[in-house]
Amino acid sequence: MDSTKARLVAAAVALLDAGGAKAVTIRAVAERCEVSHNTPYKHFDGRNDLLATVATNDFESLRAAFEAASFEDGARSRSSLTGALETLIAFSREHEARYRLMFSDNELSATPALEIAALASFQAFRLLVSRYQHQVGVTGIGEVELTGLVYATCHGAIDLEASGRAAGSKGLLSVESTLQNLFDLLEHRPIRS
Amino acid sequence: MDSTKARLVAAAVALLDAGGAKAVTIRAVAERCEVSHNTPYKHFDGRNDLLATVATNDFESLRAAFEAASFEDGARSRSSLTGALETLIAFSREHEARYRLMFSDNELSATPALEIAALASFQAFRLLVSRYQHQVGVTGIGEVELTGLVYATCHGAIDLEASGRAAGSKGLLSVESTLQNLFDLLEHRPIRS
DNA sequence: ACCTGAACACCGTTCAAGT
DNA sequence: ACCTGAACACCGTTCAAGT
Repeated sequence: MDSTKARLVAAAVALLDAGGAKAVTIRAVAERCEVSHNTPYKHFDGRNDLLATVATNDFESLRAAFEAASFEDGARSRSSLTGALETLIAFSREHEARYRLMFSDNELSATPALEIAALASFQAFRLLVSRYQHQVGVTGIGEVELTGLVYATCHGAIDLEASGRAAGSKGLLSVESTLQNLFDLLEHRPIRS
Repeated sequence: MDSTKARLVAAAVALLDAGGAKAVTIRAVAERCEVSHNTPYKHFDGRNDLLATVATNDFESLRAAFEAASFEDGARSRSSLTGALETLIAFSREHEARYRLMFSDNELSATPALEIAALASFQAFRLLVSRYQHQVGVTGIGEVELTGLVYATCHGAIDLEASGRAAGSKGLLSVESTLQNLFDLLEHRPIRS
């Protein structure tokens, strides 16, 4: 273990966290692993494939977090859902470049493994939404529609915050506040002002 | 007119539309304008400044579209708002790279002109939401909160669709459907399933 | 199998020099 | 003012060659 391939992925992750996607050059990854600048090509199809591998791993971790939330006390499905969303929000803030790689990078080649991991994490999320919907009693909207709405709102709020376009001057609220407003709305309760 | 500077911006726009952000190299922009590869540096601080200028222009166009929608019949503020959103959605589909530059590119240096243009377009959007809220009678949520919620949901739905992560296999709906669900929810009407 | 070193065709950016 | 050509320090990627 600690194979060269795994060490290359770890180096890419470290560079992503430290300096963003632009810091992940094949040469920097190789240097960090103390191999020649050509070695990564023996393990990956190229820079894009390396980044896709990072995103795949992160989707698998996300799925695990979502599934762990599903195993929590079924009578508290709202907190299971909001807890899972908080995990995602925290990840987006602490690992911004990796979050963008997962959810916002259309240049990233869609490898089969990435597609599978992304779909699996989405299905785990959908299960959380479904349990929340049934337990809290959100009516008048289908499960698919509700999942899409929560998913889009959460991602949009995260992305706008990350891109700095949700600054105080615009009066935009935190991701948590926006999601809170959505849930209050769904549960037909007065929305906090 | 048709100054070198304006022609450089037009070339960058054409390259963005044709091949995405990665196609916008200083050298390609210069070649398209039939100037040396160094000339752009006499008009812009660098590649980032050129892209920021494109985004600034697009924010100004967006503001104009939002303001035009505000001047429509006040008795039809919901259609004014949804019409403005449709303009934005259409822009995001036809000029994906430019949309990402405006709303999702945190690498883009925030020039003062870009900040001002982005804020102005947001304020025009907020006015549309405000009129919609008062005319339709959305209660229990503040204007700022409602604007943030609509803004985040719209952007999130657009970005997920653009990144290809909202494919049919996930069962996610179109941007229009997601927004429709949100508006139905806001107006306390049964949501279409 | 895995790694190396040289090489190719690009980049963004800088600079001395021209008109 | 505006433009040019050469140059520098990077990239991703390929390839022949080594162990």
